[in-house]
Amino acid sequence: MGTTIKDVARMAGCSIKTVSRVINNEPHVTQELRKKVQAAIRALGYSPNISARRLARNKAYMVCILLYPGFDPPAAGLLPRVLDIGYDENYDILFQSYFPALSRSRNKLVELIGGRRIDGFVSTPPCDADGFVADLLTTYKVPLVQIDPFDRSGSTPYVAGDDFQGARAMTEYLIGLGHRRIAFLAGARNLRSSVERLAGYRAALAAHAIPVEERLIEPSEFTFDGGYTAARLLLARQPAPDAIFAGHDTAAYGALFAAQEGGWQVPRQLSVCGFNDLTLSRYIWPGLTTVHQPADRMLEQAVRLLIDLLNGKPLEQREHILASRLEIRGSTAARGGIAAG
Amino acid sequence: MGTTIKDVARMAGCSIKTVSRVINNEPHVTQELRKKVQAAIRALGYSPNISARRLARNKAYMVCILLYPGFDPPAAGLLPRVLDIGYDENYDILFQSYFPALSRSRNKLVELIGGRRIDGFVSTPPCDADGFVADLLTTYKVPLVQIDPFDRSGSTPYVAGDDFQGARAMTEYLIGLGHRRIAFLAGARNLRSSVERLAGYRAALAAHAIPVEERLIEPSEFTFDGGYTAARLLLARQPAPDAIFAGHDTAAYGALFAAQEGGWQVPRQLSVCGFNDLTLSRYIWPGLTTVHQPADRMLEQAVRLLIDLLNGKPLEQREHILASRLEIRGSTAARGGIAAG
DNA sequence: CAATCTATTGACAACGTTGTCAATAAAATC
DNA sequence: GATTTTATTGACAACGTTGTCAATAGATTG
Repeated sequence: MGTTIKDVARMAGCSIKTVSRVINNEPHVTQELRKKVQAAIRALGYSPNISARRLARNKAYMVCILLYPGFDPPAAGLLPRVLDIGYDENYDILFQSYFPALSRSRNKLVELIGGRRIDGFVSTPPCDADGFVADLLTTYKVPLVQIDPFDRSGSTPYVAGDDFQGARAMTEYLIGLGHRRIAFLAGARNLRSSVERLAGYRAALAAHAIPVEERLIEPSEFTFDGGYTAARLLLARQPAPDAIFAGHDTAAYGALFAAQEGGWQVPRQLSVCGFNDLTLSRYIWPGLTTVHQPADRMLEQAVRLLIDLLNGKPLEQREHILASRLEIRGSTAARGGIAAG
Repeated sequence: MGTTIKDVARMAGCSIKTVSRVINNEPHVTQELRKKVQAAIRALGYSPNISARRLARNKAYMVCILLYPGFDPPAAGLLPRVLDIGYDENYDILFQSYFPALSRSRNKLVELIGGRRIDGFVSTPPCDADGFVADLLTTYKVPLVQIDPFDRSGSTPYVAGDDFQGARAMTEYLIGLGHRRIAFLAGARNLRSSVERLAGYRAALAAHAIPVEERLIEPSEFTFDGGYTAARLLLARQPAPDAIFAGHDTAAYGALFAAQEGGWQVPRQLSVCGFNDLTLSRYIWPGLTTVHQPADRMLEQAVRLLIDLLNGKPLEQREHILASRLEIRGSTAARGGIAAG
């Protein structure tokens, strides 16, 4: 440890520049000398000092992923894959909490950019609901890739899921099961995905000429408690809904809990479904029917896109929409069992 | 952007060294000059280049947390708190997948150390089941804090939960409910916590003079599938157990699923409980009775310990054992309802 | 065989900080 | 008032890489 390029040069009997060439696979070194240098590197257990390289190259080789402070724990299951990409591409990946409109968050961001500590950013929703990050990074000319941005105008590349189609497909699936009184748990209005999902729900009902009953659309946060509270409210009213479609799995967990606690048989008396297909959704009983959203692949692709950009590869397309698909499990069933209720 | 200490010095009309003194809150600068420099810093939006500082100080200000590749997604809920510590102490926190005995993992580790890229490490189980990391870091004199290490000898500081007492208390709670045929889902033998929990289970039975029935101890992995398979096996045998104590919540989810799928009424006919209190355990229905293990605080404390060490603070004690407590929810109940089965 | 071109190699500056130490100015002591 | 001490300031080297460019050796051409 503490061995530098000088030690290697001394041992191999050449200049430091030649060693540098070998390290970076540059041409203009004879096979013979190259071998000798490589042997010296191995013998000394040398690896280049990253800080020095970063300074000399004026590049941090570091990418930052902005996360909303209370971000969904299960969503972190995607970490390992992202880390692997970083490993392969020789970038370090830094996670950072970011809460919009918090001066602490903003200062940190400015510090990271100004200190040339980060080459590029990935923002996850709803971190940049107000567009501050996108604006700041644009003026500083620091690359950014957004995940599911609220505002899709502008020129920032982004990755998103197909929320509208997913919600529409799920609603049609429920209609196909015979359900007519389908409640919808909508999320925050500053979440693009939330807005899109609600639109998909409405579109499906409209396509089947089922009038939208506004009382069945319950504004709730995409959290367990939000789903729980909203479901209790909905189930207490007469007539009760046939099905509850939560805009997010976490809210669906809350709804499921409330239903089972209230003695409802799921899915015999009530169908429940969600959106996102979090890891957990397969584990609870009955398994949650949901729209599978490839969250891991979204983050993965965002990081890959960013790194390609940093490596000088030109951007081929600005929008990257990943398809979603229905994941049918045990929490939904055909209407009819309901006669018993 | 691109502004350096030189620009600030020029604007403030002083040397770069003086600016450096102001940045680092060093003495020997008059109030007057200090103000002038600070004004220049603000005016230029300057923040010091981190790579240069790291090189000059020969310190990376970077800490690495080694994670087992398939680590439990919910466990990542602790991320935000850890990130905040890093922020406050001005260290970057880097996550790295580490799979023992994989040359790729080992090489990366050597690279991180040799390149002086990381000042210190935190290892989470079962990354270092074979002790390779601890040995390597010891020879390189790179600080390490372990979480729940398998081998507690040696001199490496570590943080762990009180697995033995936790499992013992849970078992005694079940005994208190009247259960006698208590099955235990044991985990991998290279996990310290797994071994300790089994020992706690045995100790509780022994204390109440209940003979340990080896057929009730089912070796299973601490995963959903492991718990599912083991529970199906146990429930198919005659006589069936009164209760299933899974050594980990994830396995408990599997057991719960298997039981409910098989038509068992939980907790009327069968009590199920787990260990760890993952975020999910509150969300499933019935809520999972479990041993609360402060996983977030464990990681938090490990990181804090490491940073203190790196800041030159002497280590006060090598062992940090955090207490656990029972978290009673709906998945366990007194025996007696069982008469119906 | 001289002249040109090409491939290899290394000396040295640069990157933007911090650390060392000497120079100066101001204050305190005799 | 001369001398010592103390506080302030800056010139310059160092950290370990990479980039520029000139020097050399070898191959190719006329």
